[in-house]
Amino acid sequence: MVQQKQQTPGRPRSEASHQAILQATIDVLKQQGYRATTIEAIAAEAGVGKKTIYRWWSSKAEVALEALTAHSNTHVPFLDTGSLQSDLLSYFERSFESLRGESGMLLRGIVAEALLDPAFAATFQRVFIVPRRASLVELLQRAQARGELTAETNIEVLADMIFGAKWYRFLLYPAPLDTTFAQEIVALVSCHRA
Amino acid sequence: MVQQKQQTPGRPRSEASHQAILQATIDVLKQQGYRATTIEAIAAEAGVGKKTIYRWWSSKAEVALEALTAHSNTHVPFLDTGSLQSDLLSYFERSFESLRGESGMLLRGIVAEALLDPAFAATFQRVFIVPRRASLVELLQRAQARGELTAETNIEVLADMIFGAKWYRFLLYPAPLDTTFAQEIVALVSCHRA
Amino acid sequence: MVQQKQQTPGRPRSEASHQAILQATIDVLKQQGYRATTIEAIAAEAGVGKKTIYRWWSSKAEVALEALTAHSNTHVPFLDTGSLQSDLLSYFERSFESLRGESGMLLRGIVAEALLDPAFAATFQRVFIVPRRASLVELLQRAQARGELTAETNIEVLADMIFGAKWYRFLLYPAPLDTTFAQEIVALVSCHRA
Amino acid sequence: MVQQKQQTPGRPRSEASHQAILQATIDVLKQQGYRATTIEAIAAEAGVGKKTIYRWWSSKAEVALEALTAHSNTHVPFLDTGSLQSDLLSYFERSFESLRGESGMLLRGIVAEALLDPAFAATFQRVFIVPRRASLVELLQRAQARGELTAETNIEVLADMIFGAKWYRFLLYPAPLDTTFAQEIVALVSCHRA
DNA sequence: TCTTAATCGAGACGGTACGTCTGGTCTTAGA
DNA sequence: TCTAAGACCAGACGTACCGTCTCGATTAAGA
Repeated sequence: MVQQKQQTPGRPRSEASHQAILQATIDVLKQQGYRATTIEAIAAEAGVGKKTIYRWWSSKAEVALEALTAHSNTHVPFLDTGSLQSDLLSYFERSFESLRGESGMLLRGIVAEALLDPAFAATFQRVFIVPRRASLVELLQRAQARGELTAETNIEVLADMIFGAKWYRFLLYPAPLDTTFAQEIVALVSCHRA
Repeated sequence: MVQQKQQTPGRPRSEASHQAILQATIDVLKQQGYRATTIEAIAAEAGVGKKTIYRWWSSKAEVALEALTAHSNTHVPFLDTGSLQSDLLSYFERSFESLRGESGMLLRGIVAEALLDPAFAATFQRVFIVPRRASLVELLQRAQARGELTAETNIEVLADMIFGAKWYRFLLYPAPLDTTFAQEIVALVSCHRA
Repeated sequence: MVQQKQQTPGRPRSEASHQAILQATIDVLKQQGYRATTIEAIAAEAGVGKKTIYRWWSSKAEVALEALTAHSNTHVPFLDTGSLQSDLLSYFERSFESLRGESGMLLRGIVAEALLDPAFAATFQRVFIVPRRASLVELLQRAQARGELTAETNIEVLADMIFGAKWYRFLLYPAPLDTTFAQEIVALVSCHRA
Repeated sequence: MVQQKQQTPGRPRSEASHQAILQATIDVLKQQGYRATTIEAIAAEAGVGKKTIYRWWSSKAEVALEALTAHSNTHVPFLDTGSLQSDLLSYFERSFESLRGESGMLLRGIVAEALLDPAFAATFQRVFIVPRRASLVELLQRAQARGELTAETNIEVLADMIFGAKWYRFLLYPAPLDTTFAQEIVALVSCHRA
């Protein structure tokens, strides 16, 4: 077994700095909010030169995105519990809880950046939006395979409506993301039962 | 009937400057995009002092919001065509067309600001989000009254899902907002038919 | 004898506003210092429109100059006491006292303006510098006529040196303007005695 | 002997920018005059960020003062020529010539600032006024030691009168600073001969 | 009494410069 | 070559005043 230690010349990247930057990003975001957070503040908080950040990320949004995804509780798993209703309720329960916390604030900032910067939008969609939507589509396909949804049900668009409802409330409409809402969505989806 | 001509002392606000600022905002946004647009550029384009902008608006976002809502074709009417399907299709047709144009770019910028600034978010929801959602709910209630939707259908949450699907694609998921999508949404909504 | 009441049509100048402006100028100068004093602040303090100030004066310096000269104790008289020594001592005593007070601060500001603005410098010299110098020259000529100064003494340049010493300390060199200084100048001037 | 190379971390100050700023200051002052000169114009002329100026100087006056003193021909030397008369004449000759040029305009602006800003006045007196006065006092003391001035002559106040005459004409009284004036002052000083 | 004309307080206007802030790059010495 | 530090150029930020303008209201003298 060959040692695969990708050996470039020069001093290797400092993993300590890498982690310090991510942690500092979280800390500063918590204290200042997304907009007020600056690369300078992150560098100062991490005890790191600004150049060290710019060497590895191209913008505040990129750092924030990595900080968000590195956060353990961020990726809400889509569990296979055996029924469409419990699959969705289980997912919403975890997702809503995460969005109500500081991950929510961070995510709102990241979405804002994606809306303002097409290049970052592409990254964000690739690493965040598309995989999660794929998982939801998969969940719905399992349900369809089990006969819980009619064969004619347009899974793709149903996924847009389910995620849409969540994001609409999260980003735009000032209404709570709670268990009641989750149950109401599931109830509406149930009309597509075979 | 008494003449209600609200008379404050001092030179009155210049309507010419007011309009010049809104038009300049549209022009600069078109040329530079939302993020690169600055108050300075708007002032220069409008031939107006920066103070005149700050006197009447508190941020770029506020100006952009007024410029957007002053744009005639912005407010997409919810027509009463007599059937749920055609009401929705008619609405989507006009809405999608507007979002595909420069209003879409402007609106993405405004949403980004709302995500970054809670104070502006409140304004945006009040003047933009809430009225439009109310119109959709009204449309659905008409349909329910006509017997096109079952009495048990949760209109509020259905509205969140319908608008959610639109906004999800507009803001987050890179898929087209076209007639096909409109028809697919309408088809899914139809499962709630009485 | 014709009534010379220069009668122009239209509303005549308000003497109340005139005085209010001069008094407000003094008040604001005292509180804020010369540099921080603005036409806007004077107008606000006087309860007067800015236009009313600009109608009658062309700059802050002009207003300040009138406020200074309107101040009663400003113009220090050159008394004829019968001897050169007591003439000079008497003058210095009054002059130094005035300069040590708020007139000094005001005068420093006015001199600064004169240094920065040639047009105002001309006005300042005409109404302030030249008349005072003429009075000193006259004082010295009386002394020469009385035989207290030799006939060859260059009165003009001696005046420059006497006033120069005063202004040098007042404007540039941080040393006190007091009785001792006055006596020392007089002592040096005495070497020109016949 | 220890190498005293004061080593701070980080990028060192750019001497090129430092010099460019001083030169640009001179250039802009020449073209625009003191009052119309702005930090923005200096920064633009020097091809430098405004922050770089504010990092090292606290105001336009500070930059102008350094630009003036960096100007080689500014500091007029007090030569020891062996006689009071020629010492003074030699000094005045050089001093007057300098004041008639653009150094004079610059100096007038700096004095104006000193009159308006007590903090800057202290700096200006320390680096400019006091050393020059000390040199003049020294010159007069040499003359006194040589017996050219009586022992009772108050050197300090005589210095105030000599410099006073020069500054009075330079700042306040519109009369030329020329060789005649220099000779006239020297003639008056001569009355203190032993 | 009505007209004319210049004044008044108020405050919005187009501008300019301020001093601060942030972004992203560069330049040191040292690891 | 990477690191921390921090100076660099660039330029937008929001503020403060400038001196001008535009209101309605006021105040005289002459019609």
